[in-house]
Amino acid sequence: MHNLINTSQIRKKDMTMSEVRVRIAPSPSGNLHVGTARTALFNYLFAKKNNGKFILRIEDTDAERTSQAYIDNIFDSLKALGLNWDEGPDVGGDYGPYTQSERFDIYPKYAQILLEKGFAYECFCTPEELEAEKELATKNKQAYVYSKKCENLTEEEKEKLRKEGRKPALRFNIAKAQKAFHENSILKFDDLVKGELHMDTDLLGDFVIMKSNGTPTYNFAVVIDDMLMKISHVIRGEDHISNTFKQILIFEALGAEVPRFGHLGMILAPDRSKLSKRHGATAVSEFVEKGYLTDALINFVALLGWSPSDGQEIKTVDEIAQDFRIGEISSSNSIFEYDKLNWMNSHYIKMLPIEELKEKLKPYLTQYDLSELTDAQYTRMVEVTREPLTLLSDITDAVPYFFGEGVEIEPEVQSDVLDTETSQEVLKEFVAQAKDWEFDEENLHEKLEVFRGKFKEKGIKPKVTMWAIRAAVTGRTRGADMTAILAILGKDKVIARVNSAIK
RNA sequence: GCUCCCAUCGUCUAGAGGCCUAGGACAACACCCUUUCACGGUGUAGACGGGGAUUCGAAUUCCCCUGGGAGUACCA
Repeated sequence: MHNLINTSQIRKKDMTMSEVRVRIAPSPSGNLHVGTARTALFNYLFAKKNNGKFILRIEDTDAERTSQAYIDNIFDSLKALGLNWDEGPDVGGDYGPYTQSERFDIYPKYAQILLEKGFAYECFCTPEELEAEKELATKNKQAYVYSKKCENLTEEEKEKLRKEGRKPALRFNIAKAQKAFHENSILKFDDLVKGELHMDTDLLGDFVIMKSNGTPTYNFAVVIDDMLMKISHVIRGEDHISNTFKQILIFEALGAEVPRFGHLGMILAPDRSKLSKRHGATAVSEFVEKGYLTDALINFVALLGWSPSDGQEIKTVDEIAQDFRIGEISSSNSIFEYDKLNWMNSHYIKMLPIEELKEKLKPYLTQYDLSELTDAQYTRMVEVTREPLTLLSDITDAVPYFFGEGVEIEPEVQSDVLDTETSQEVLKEFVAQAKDWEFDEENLHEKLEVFRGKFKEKGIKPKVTMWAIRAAVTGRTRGADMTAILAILGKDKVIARVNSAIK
């Protein structure tokens, strides 16, 4: 009996302890980057798959580079992508605040603990001294590691330095922590995506955890926050691998449970360099402005490293979550190629419910007077022009002929199509007949079929016949379905345009 | 320089010793459909970076080389 109760209690305890809590911790020194979006996505997927919590934390310890506009952009982008967080600066949670600058008072406490335990020491080195050390190392072609010259400063020495007005920074004592918890200088951990990773901690160098101005450095703040927020799994880019070793040591020095880590390969530009502004858009919001759908973007980015078990690549985030296993993520870098993103975007545009598409297209139609069209006409216009769109913004150049009385004729269209004798003949005949037609699509379709059939008997290809009409009405040789165009424009406009094309 | 990570078609990837004469998707090309463009359909071309080792057998394991990426801040 007692045993039973005990087991169930242990189970319960295990379950609460192993609750999955992951986080995305962007630093608001720029708009939300697609790379960050992908990291956020994988965290989100992992949380969803494991019934865990997805947490948003803003890492703004560097006040210089932080701005509210960036914070807003991060919030908006994440939301637009459908990556909603369970805890965060705006929604709160049990482990807040979720903005590091609002947590400044809690870091010194833990720094003090480390200091008292001997895992940290004050460092009075000036930037110049440090610079000199580095230069020397480079000159001797050696890896730079801090000299630890402040490690064993006596109280008198420190006092003297303090009187000189020098404010100490706090450094973490790597070797001491490593020795305290590990057999030798090699630190290992089992990475969720890469497997066992190891590092000789002698090469790490005692890093600063508290700056002389009293604020924490990234590596320290992250650990404290992850610890306090009970983060169970840290999934982030592989550019953090070396930080991970430092952070594990801090967790251990603090006597905290070390979370599991998983490092993702990076997203590279087609030239294999880091994805940056010179390659085009990098922020999610920029992609949106360019006319990409967030559903397409997130789906595309999910495929960078992850692949579906059923081969079906078009999937919603929730569908991906079902199929998601972090160990199956590719551990190599991947290149961000627009080809597939573009294909995916056009696919999503085709799939989008018409009402939604009509709304999403409006920002790209501001140069036209939409009041010229009834809602039914606008709907139809969108229906017949959506097919070839790669970007939402492509709509701008796809529809000018639906607006205004006359139409701008492209020069080549004038000379190659309208100026030909056949075209003129077709147009004259068209006006003669069309003035008696009903301009609804069904009827137009039949009439046009008969119309080009007549010309075909005279040896004029249907294609040529239709081109003449298309050219006169739209000024182009390519575009949406002719019957739809004619129906939307209506008899008066069509006849007027054709008449003005007749010489 | 030092350290770490990675390595299958142009790109994203499947592949966890024999199912692989390496599969799929995007892009490319060809053909078909068609009143244009497009969509769609069908098909073609296209890869295990190199060298050793283990094994009856390696894309899959190990080692070396090469290549690419990342880190090396009182930035995050």
